[in-house]
Amino acid sequence: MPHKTRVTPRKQPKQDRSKMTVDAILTAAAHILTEDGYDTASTNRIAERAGVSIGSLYQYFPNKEAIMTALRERHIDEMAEIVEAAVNQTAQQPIEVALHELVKACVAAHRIDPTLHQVLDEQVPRLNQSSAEAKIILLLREFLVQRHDRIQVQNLELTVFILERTIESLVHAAVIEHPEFLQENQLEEEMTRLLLSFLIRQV
Amino acid sequence: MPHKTRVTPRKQPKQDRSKMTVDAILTAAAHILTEDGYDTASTNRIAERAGVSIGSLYQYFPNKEAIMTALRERHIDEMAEIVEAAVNQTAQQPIEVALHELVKACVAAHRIDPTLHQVLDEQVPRLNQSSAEAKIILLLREFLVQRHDRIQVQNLELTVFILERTIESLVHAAVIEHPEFLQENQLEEEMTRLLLSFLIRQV
DNA sequence: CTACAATATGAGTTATAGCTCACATTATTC
DNA sequence: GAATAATGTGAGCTATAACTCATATTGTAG
Repeated sequence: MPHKTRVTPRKQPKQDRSKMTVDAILTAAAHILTEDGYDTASTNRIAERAGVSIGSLYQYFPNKEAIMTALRERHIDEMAEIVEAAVNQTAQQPIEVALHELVKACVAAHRIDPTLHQVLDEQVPRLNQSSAEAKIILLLREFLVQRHDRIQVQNLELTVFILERTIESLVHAAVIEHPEFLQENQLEEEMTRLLLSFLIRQV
Repeated sequence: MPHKTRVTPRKQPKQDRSKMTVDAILTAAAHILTEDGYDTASTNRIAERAGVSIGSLYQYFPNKEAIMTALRERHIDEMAEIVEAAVNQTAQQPIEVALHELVKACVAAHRIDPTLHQVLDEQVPRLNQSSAEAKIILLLREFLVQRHDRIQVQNLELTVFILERTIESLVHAAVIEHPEFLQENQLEEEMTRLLLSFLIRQV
């Protein structure tokens, strides 16, 4: 459902010191969320932990929701970088190899900060769309398009949707709730098998 | 992360009128969440919408979180009933048919109240484990065990995990964000194909 | 019909949390 | 070095929201 609260910055940091202030605020927010959960993450506490004044915080973030949105984007951007690197590195490889590397990259991405990831998912309200997630969708579409000769795709958007949702949800749940499935690459192997048997052209 | 706030009822309703009070409170909460989102769902507003006093609300729910937990359980229980009916009705059918019916049942379950489902997922803090979700896991394990002669399973728990996460996340995302994929049973067909090719023994 | 149990009530308390804004400090430009 | 722009400050305001508790009402059992 569309949400109207402004989350774009009140003003953009121009000097190094203000860029560092913004970064300190987001890092402080991440630490508090990770250590004590969303309930304790008041804006006063975030500012104090960042070592800045509450007024500084509100210079760059119009409201608390804007802080959480910026933190979520930063976190997903970091994850997308790992996925993008994997997709680029395996661009010339056959899909069997590339898909396995893709899955492993997603596991690595989720392991950047699994506790923060869990709190962002389970406790922090999600009130607007993420542009960082859209980037991952584009990566996966490119991944499939590069291999259109090997795979059967009738509806590209539907296939991208299935690929992204399946990988994200399995990796997410495994890293956060069932790390035992990740021992000896069990889940990575099964996921690769699941998706290969779905994607590769049946003859 | 373990959470300590009590969410079990302060006391159990015994008479019909108190059971109706509890039901009215949960229904009022669902309506407010669906119409205006979690931010506006104050306990005073929920009580008013339910037509009861704030003191009545706190007789049965120790805190706001307990209301949200009870509502989530009620919602997932309703969904689990549809899935259970489908699993039972197709118990004697081959996996090709049963899996397709299972996927369709999950779509139907998500269509009970998709807006409430979305708000519960995206806005309402999730601070404790759901016993209703565990019920669905048991259903899916039974679904697989009944067909062990047709499918290849090395690690039953891992396969149940993959089945549940894959179905839940794809159906959830489709019903809430991409209903276009559900036209002409596109997604149901693709999901059935994805999971069949993964489950059925390769020879 | 009375006593007791179950249930209901809502004004008021408590406890912050989100955010503002008038003023101070620092960096940059000329 | 002064003027301007950028940045930083924190006491205090505002606005609820979560929850309590002393009292009232209703249902049930004997």
